[in-house]
Amino acid sequence: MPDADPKRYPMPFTRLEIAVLSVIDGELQVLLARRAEAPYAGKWALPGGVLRIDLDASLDAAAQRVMRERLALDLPFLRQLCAAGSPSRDPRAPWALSVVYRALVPAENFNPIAGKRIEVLAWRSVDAVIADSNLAFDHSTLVSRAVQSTRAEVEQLELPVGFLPEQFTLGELQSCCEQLLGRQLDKSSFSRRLADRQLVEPVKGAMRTGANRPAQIYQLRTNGEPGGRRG
Amino acid sequence: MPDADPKRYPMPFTRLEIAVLSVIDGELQVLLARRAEAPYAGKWALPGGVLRIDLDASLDAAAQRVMRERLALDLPFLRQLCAAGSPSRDPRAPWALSVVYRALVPAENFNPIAGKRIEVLAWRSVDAVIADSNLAFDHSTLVSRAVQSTRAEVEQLELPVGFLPEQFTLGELQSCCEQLLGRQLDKSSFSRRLADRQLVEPVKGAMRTGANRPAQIYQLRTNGEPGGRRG
DNA sequence: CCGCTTCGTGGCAGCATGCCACTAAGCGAG
DNA sequence: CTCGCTTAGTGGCATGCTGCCACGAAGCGG
Repeated sequence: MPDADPKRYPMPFTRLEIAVLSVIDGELQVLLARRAEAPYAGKWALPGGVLRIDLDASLDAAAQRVMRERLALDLPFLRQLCAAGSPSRDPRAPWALSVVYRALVPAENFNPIAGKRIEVLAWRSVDAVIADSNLAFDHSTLVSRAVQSTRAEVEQLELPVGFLPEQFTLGELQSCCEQLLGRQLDKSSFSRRLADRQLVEPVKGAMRTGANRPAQIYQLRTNGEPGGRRG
Repeated sequence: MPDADPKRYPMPFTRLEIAVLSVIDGELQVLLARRAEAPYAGKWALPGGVLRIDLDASLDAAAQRVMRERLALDLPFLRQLCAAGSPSRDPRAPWALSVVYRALVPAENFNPIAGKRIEVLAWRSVDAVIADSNLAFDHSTLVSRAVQSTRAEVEQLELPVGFLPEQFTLGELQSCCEQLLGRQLDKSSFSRRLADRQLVEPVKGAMRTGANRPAQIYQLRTNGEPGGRRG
C-alpha cells in the first residue's frame, strides 16, 4: 500500500454508469440513453457521468448525483455492482474506469428527464439488449452483469426495495418477482417463504378490493417491528 | 453517459488493494504490510499499489501486477470485491479510489517478499484485525468486507480454488473449509454435498497414507470431465 | 343461482441437510 | 497378536424447506 507521490502518475478517466432496471409490460427492462455526441453518437448506452472529485463525497454520492443530473431523479437504494477498466473502453481517454451501480425502480410514477448530451431516454427489454449487444462502449456487458446479479438476489428473496410501492398485496409482490426473474413462482411457497423470514407484515384491516376477492395489504417489515408476537 | 472532455476534470488517485487470505494455525488470516513511509508510517495496511495506465491492460491485470511488485508473487484467482472512494480516504490525495481484490492462497509454499516501501509483511488473524480495526486508511473495513464475502462463498460450497493443492483428501478439504468459516462441519453432509454437485472427482488408485486409515485422494473436477458416467 | 376469478391455506412428496452410529483400515503399545 | 486409538467412509433417521396440488373463501357479473 505504500506508494509514491500521487501526482507522479496519470489517473484514469473515471466515470459512474447506472443500470436502472424496471418491470414494464411484464418484462425486465433497462433504461438506456441515446448519445447525442461522439463517440458513439446515436448509439444507446447506460446513463452515466464523470466522477467529480470537487462535488462527490463518496462513490455512492457520486452515483446519486449522476442520476440527478442525467435523469432528474433522486432515488435511494442504489447498489454498487462492480468496476470495469481498461485502455480501450472509451476512445476519449487513454484509460477509462467505470464504477457500475444498479437501481430498481417502479415503472409507475417514474419519469426520468433526459439531461445534457442525451438525445432521448428509452426502456428496452434486457433480454433484447443482451442478445443484441449493440450498445456503446462495453455497456452490453455491464447490463448483462447487472441483470445476472439482480436475478440472483431476487432468487434469494432479497426483496426489490425501492422498486415496490409502500403497500402491496402478496399477489402484486409475487408478480413483480416473477417478472424480474422471468419465470413463474408458486403462490403457496412464495407466501410461506415470506412468512418464515418475516420480510413483510400485514397492514391490519387494509384490504385491496377490486375485481375479485379482496386481498390483504402488506408492507415491508422495518427491522425490529412489533411483528407477530402474541401474548 | 455522454460527457465532456476527460481532461476537464481532475481524476481521483486510483489504487488497487489486495486482501490475501490464508489459513494458518487453523485460523483465517490476512496478509498485512507495515508501511515504511508516511502517511501512516509504521501502521499496518493491505498491500496495494497505484493503477498505472501505462502498464495495466485491465483492472484484473493491474491487481496481478501489484501482487508481483509488492509481494513477488504471481497468483491466479484474484477476484474483484468492490470499490471504495471518498475525499478523506488517503491524505496524499484530494480524492482516493481503491478497487479491492481478494486472493486465497495455500499457507505452505507461499513466500511473499516485501517490496518497496514495505517494512515487513505479516499474517494476522482476521478476527483480530476486524476487532482491533487499527489499520491504516479504511483498510479495516476492506478486510471485513473481504472476509464476509469469502465466508459467504465457502458457505455456498464454492470451493476455494487456488487455495487448495492440486490433490487433496476430503478430510483436508473439509478442514480447510472449516478454518475458513470458523466453525465445524459435518463429515457426512460435507461429502454428500460435494458428491451431489460433482465438484471433485477421485483420483483412482491414489491414496494418502499416513498415521491411520488411508484416504482417497481427490482433485477438482474440471468442467465436463468424463466423471462418473457408467455405460 | 351459477360460473369465473383471485385470495389464502393446507396436505403431501421430494430433496437437502444436520446429527448420529457403525464399520473399515491403519498404527502403535503392551 | 491383540487391544485401543485414530481417521476414513457410509448409511439411517429426523427435520426443515420447497414445489406441486387441491380445496375452500370471497368477491363480481350474467
